[in-house]
Amino acid sequence: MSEGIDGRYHDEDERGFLSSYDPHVFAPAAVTVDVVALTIREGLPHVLLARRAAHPQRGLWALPGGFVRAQDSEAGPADPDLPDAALRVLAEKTPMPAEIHLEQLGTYGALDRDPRMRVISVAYMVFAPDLPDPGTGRDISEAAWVPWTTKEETAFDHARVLDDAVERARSKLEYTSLATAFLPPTFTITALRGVYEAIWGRALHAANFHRKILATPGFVEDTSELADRGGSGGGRRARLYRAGEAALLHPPLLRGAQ
Amino acid sequence: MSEGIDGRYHDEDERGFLSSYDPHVFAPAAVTVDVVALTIREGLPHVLLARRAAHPQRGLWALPGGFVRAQDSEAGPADPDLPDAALRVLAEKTPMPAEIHLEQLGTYGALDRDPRMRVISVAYMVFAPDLPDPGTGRDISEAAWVPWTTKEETAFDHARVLDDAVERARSKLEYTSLATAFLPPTFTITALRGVYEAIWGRALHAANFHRKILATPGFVEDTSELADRGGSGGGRRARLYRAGEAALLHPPLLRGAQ
DNA sequence: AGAGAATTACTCAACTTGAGAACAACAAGG
DNA sequence: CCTTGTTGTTCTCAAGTTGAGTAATTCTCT
Repeated sequence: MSEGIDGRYHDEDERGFLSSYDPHVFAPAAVTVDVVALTIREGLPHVLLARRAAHPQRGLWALPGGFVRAQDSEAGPADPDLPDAALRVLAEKTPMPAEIHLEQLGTYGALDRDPRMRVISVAYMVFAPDLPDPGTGRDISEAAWVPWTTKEETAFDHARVLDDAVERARSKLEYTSLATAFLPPTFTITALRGVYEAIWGRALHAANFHRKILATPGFVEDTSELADRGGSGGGRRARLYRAGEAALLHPPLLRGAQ
Repeated sequence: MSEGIDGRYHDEDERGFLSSYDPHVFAPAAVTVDVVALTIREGLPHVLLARRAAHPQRGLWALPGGFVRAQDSEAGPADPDLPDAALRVLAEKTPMPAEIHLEQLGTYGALDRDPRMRVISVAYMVFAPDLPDPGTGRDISEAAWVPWTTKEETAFDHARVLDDAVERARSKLEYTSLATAFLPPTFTITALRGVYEAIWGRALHAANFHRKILATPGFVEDTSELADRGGSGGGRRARLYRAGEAALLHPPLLRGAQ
């Protein structure tokens, strides 16, 4: 109605947002970030999980997570943005290299997903090369890379978040150059194929994969170097490549195909 | 800390923990939902925007949005889940058909995105067929379908949210059957092509598009009926189809191609 | 009725894909 | 050092898909 234009204030949902607004009274929901960090070990996808040290659901596996620091407090300075919060809670579980691929997965906010209170959880995904096991030092609660089939004993709705993450990863491998995020700076085509086979869960035709990767502009760049050794049981030394400029693959690699 | 590992579950401890938990201590941020509702009018993508009736940024276009109702209050019952909140704030701006396509776009939480306080905003997308203009009745502030090129006068970071929505829509048309969500229950292949041309912003080869759609299993189903009339300036009456079962397209329609 | 237009079918060369064979370069064991 | 097995890479070819254009069909409009 026309009153809206001239500025008279009628929107119930926005009443309260005046300068005297007290967030604690009108914002009875907590915001957390949870991180699904994926890597590939021995040909199988693994996810970083931590044992819950506190109630509720103490002792169950859970995604690394924590409250978003909305403002400076005793706990530490405010998180400038949500990705900062995700990297912070991840670093609390295990050291991470400086350059990692981080992207938002989705936000989960069902009323009953946490028994304590309304918790809105922003889930992030991290794609990492194979990393050492997390230490279990003083400030680090027990955490480990576990195969992502381990879903029976996860806390809250983290099994569903994991499922969503798996499907997202499977899908993004098709039309983005994401697979290189699972590998060290230089890698062989066979290692790249290993990423696809691990995430998609099936074998690919080595020769056709090789042809297709090299035919996709910007996916990989030749380093004109060779791997130090051939395969485990003998074999030719493979050529080393690094990730190319392209973020999107044209044409894509299709999961339904060989 | 190590008590967590054995997985024992201390019921009494947990009960005491829950009752002593004060949500307000951990909730110094507000959670909102914003909805990017897209439709196609006269061959151009349009988005539902509302004039901001209040400061800050009064008078600017903004996405329909509002606070997530974390618990029952004077304003109304709690939103059971985030999609419920999105549908609620959308319905406050314009009536919507019962079946609409709703999906989460992403969550925006930069410290400075709202001048008042920390606001975490979960953005949703809605893909709708061409709908009448929003009424401007008592409970409805001024809202309108505007071409999505209208970005110069949007509030907060809504221009960025809109950009993300556009890119998401462009991308999802390639490998999902999303385009049918912009159309009424039955439609012609030409109308479907119109969706692609509007969102991708370029003409497609009509004959090849026709061949490709019919060759993609599950995309459309033949109704064995014909459209009432031919094209505007004459032309054969087109066959009517309805959306098929498939959500994912194999093979996809590629944007780079004709 | 005739012109023009939208829909659908058809044609064909160029390209891509799936499957396998063949070739090249290495490790390990006699 | 020479053979054997293994891995990486290139090649071949039939089958399928795509891009571009042409043509047939059936409608509207004048």
